[in-house]
Amino acid sequence: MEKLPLYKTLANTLGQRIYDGDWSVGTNLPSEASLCESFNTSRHTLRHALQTLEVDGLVLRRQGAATQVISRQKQRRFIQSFNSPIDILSYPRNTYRVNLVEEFIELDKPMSELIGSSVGSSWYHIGGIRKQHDTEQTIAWTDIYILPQFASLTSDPEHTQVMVFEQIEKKYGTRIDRAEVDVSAVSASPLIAKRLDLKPHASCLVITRRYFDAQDKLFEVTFTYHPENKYVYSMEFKSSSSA
Amino acid sequence: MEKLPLYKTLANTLGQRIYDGDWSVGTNLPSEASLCESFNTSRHTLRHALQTLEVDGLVLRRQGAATQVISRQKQRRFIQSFNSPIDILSYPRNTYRVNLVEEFIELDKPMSELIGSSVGSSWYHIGGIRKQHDTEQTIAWTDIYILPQFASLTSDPEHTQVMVFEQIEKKYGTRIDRAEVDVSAVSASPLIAKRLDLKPHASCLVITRRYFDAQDKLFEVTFTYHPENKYVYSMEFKSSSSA
DNA sequence: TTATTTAACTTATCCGTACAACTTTAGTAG
DNA sequence: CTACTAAAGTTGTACGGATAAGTTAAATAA
Repeated sequence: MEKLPLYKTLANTLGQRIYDGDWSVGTNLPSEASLCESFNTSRHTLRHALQTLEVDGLVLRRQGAATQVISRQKQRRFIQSFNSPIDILSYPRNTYRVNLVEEFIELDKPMSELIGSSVGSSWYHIGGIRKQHDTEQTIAWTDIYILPQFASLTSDPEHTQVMVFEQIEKKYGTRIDRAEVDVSAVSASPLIAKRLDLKPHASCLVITRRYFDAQDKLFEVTFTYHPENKYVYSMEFKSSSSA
Repeated sequence: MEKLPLYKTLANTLGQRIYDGDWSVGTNLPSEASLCESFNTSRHTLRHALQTLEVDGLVLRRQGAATQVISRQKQRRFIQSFNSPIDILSYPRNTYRVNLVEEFIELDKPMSELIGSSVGSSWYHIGGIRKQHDTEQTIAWTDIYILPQFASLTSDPEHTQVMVFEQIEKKYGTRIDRAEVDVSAVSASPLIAKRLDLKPHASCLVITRRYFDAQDKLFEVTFTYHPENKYVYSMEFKSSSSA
């Protein structure tokens, strides 16, 4: 058993007493001054302990207001984190896109529900296939919908090599703040089957990605259709408490 | 423009200078003492600033060793977090499992590749359907493989109401530390089609989950087959820097 | 040269004090 | 009773100093 620093011992003690119900969720902890007196410690050390409780999600601290107990125990969290939105897409790096459709559209009822925007709103649609560099195998059909003001980026010769949201961020400054990802399975429609050179009604993995900016405004939606057995969407989750 | 606290201003200044290359990645920052002198500030304030840089992932601090620059700029991270592994599964809460198969098995070659364990190893297999409480609709077929020593938990009457890994954690103390999740689409095999009452070769969403304990030992694998249009796997990712 | 020990250096912990900023409560005026 | 004001209480920031614990590099011994 190793010797713990005072502030950690203090944090453990306080955490245990919260768990034991000495201070129940929703109530306030005693003031820092009185806690210092109770534990006969300096305010600095006590605050270090409180900070620990705060990052563990046990208490909420606000200047001027009493420290509030917001959880009885440290939550076990499983996090999946990415260094960049590229990893959200998790495309193999050795792939490229070939655009086959480019058009401005106005959303009708079914498309508005699919995209998640209002009927009549304008979008720029880019449709194309994604191929592997080495084998030339087609791994996906992709429909990309972006706001019309971003349409000009397709004139960039590098356009098909780089992710669209990367180009938007680079050229227009709009950054992804939030992304919704839906995954489901469907039978290929005749159109998709033809584009991917599949038998009718073959199974497809469909990944829908909706990207929102800092103002929570939807600015890009992509639909990706992967033929069965050609693509697996993999994720890893780690317990954040494994320290 | 609001006035920032000194320690934040200091953190910004240091962060900017790291970005500018005054101290390149891999090199060490000057000692706290000399930085205090440079910026004419107290050590306490400087350490608060360094702590900020640390949580931003710019520097690495170790007691006794110099503070090392490990990144030129604050990384943008996208985080998907869960409060419990239940959310990883993201099953609707109003569903329950009906076990139809229970058996001990030894892995042959194809099964060992599917599960991700060695040929000949023993597992306990639970197969069943998942139904909705209200509509009685079948939403999935699930194959669960657990280590044989956990097999006795099926005797628990609550068994079908609670997630298997929750029961393992409760009864045996083995906790999930890491989980791998794979998502793909397949055509239903005749067996799966029969079990889910589907037409042959209907599309299915297959979710494979592999659970590892703190020793990184695989202890549970589940395969879930969802009929098309009956289930969507949804995720949300947030930029962690949106503060 | 190689391994060990020592010394110098650096960060971590812990104490104390004072003031600023914010929240909440009690009091007051209308 | 309501709206505003003032006071009390609480947390945040910033200063200073001292000792402990860990790392690194130099000095020493084999």
